[in-house]
Amino acid sequence: MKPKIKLDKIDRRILEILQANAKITNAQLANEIGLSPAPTLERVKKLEVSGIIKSYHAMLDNEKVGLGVSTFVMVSLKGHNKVNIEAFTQAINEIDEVIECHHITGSGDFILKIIAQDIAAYQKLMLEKVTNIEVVDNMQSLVILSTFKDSKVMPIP
Amino acid sequence: MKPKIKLDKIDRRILEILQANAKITNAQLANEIGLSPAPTLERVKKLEVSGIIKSYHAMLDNEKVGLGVSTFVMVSLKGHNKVNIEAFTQAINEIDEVIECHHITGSGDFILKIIAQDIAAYQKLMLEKVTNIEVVDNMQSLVILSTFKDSKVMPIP
DNA sequence: TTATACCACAAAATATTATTTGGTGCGAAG
DNA sequence: CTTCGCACCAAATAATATTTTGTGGTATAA
Repeated sequence: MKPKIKLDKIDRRILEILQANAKITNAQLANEIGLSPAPTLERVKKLEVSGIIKSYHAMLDNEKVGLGVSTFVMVSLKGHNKVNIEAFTQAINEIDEVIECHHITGSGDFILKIIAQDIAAYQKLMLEKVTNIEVVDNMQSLVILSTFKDSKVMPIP
Repeated sequence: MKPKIKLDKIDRRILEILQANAKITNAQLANEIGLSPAPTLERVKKLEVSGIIKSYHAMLDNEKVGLGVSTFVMVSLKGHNKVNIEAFTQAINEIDEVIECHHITGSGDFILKIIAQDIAAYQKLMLEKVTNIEVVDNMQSLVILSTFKDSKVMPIP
């Protein structure tokens, strides 16, 4: 039962704009896409209700809020079984500093993205919370030195 | 010349809320933090002007817009020198499907996040655009099978 | 072809929300 | 002790979202 959502060119344009700038007013948005405010708003609401637009978020400057260290961590579990995976994801969910957790193909099982104040805080976090999750076999940290691209706009086909 | 921005408990609460839900009205936000609308708005504006809040973005449901495949790609360059890095990042910047590009420590030099419609489109993208960037030595793709956590809320210290 | 139901849209009225204004109290510096 | 400046509140105003109403175009079925 897929509702078969079809997006026309205008919808895609709306999505593009709102991904880049969610704070645009409806009037401005209407102007950019060449419609009047009423149908523009209708379209946006439709996109929200259908779940195509999931949510809206403020993005912060990590440095300025005192979060200077970001890392990716490759994690291998002791076994690939369902029980271990559930134990791991549950443990991960309780750690605020882990902002992403993806199950991936390849030699590692999971990749995490972790945010911390500095290297010291990162080390402490890893030692105290992450490393000693029971089902973890081994881990490899990749510290981000600099970020060249971090786009919030998906390439809508 | 660092303006030394200090955040009190209320500011941090505001940031937390706006990261989770940027569409909250100022009145609601004021209510949640226990202030009246006027000073609440003042604080938000201050956070925006100071650059602590960088931007606001709509987040889409990738599946529903027809983007079923997400991957991480580990990339090694032929040399670590500045020229190669610039050549690489510039090439990457032109590819919309590459939504993140980070320079990292460790054996690989870069980690990318790439979004595509499906495996076929992903393969095509890699073959035609990514693989033949001159300075790339080798790459390893990690396909995301499922995502267990993808938080937009940073743990503000 | 013609009738009919349905969208998508624009314009204007209304409701909601943001923003400004003026005034008060409190803490820090002189 | 006084004064300055800041953070705050309440209320007025301005901007914006949202609803309502009516129209034209288009696909569908007789």
